[in-house]
Amino acid sequence: MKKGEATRARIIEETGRQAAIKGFGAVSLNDVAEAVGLSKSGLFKHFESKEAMELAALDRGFDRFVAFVWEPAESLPPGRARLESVFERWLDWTEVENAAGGCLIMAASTELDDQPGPMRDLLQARVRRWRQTLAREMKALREPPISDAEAQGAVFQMKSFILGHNEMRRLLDDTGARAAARAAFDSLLDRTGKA
Amino acid sequence: MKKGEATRARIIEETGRQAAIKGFGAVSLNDVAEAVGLSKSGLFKHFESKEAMELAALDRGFDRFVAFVWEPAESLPPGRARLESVFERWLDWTEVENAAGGCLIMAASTELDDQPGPMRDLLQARVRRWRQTLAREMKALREPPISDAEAQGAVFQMKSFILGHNEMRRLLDDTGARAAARAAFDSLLDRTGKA
DNA sequence: CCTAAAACGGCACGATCGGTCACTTTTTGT
DNA sequence: ACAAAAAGTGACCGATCGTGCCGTTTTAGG
Repeated sequence: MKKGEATRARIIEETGRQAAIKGFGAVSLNDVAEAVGLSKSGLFKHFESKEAMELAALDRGFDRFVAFVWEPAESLPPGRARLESVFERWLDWTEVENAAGGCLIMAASTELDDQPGPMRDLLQARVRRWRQTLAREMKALREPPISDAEAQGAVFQMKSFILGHNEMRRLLDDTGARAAARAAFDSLLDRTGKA
Repeated sequence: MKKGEATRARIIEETGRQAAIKGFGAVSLNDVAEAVGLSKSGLFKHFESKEAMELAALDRGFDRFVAFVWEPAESLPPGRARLESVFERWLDWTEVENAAGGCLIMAASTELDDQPGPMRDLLQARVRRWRQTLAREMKALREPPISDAEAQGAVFQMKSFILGHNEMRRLLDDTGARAAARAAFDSLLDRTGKA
């Protein structure tokens, strides 16, 4: 069972790719099947339903996100440099790495925030976990560590700048988005880092 | 031709309502027609196509947004109080006024940022105009007025906090979103307001 | 009130949707 | 090499999609 896993991976990847562009609701089995060179019914040998396929694609999207944004920072010591690395890679993630359709997670977040179900649950769980990771890093900005409340506030702003950058870049086609986001984040780190 | 205009308005309103929840791509003529008590073909006496209907709904959404968020602030003198009013009403807009499906504009922004066409064009144009309005207000925060660059940076952060609040509230079900957004915005105004 | 126009319903169209079933081909473990 | 299991195909199903056509009802202007 080796060939199967490879095909399954290709399906998942392609599903995520299309969902980032058109949204999960607009991905059709036909389009995915055609893109990976399969028949529609062939997809059902790997997933029992379309939702299971989308679920796998979303989960895989998170894994790819963590690998791209977080792992390079892991070798750095906790502190400002580490957070700056994460932020910079995060900007790259929406702007460069996924130039085609942008960040799958952000697209899914606004698409599914009103539709209960396993997709929203998965999103919620993994986004929360990611925020916790960031909050932990924020606390390490000062010695003694800043309070939980302050750290969460900083994470809120950090994520906000990412969202702002995404809109400014992808919807408004404004190439100044990156500079604006970076300036705002640097200012945030300055304020948070000093007593 | 009075009855027609009323029906048309109801169609537009309902289309926007559903699009805020399910996304524009997932609104079907059947659902809209049923919700307003019409037949599917009856819709075509008011719009030549589904896209024309969605276009009208999006445009109307912007009008409603301006009326709700901006107009109450218009009576206030330019400056900090005015901006705080706008921000507070903006939070209400996503959290209270459109409790069902959230802000139509934000939903459409992430849904359509990768799909060229009249919908995206309309979005781009009106969002840009709104940002200009905000930038003008930001400049009035200090005397002499702050630079264009600084004002646009402040607008970027303001909009970012709105986006952050939206995710924290609607996806993560975190009722602390409002407090986090308000704190971040107040801090922004403090920094921007003083020389 | 009367008539023209506007508003609307019924019906059917081709296309596409997610999904099933029976069947054939390919891969895998021994 | 061989058999079992996995991978993949094609035809087809009922439902729904956006849309055009034609007849009927309702509304509005003189």
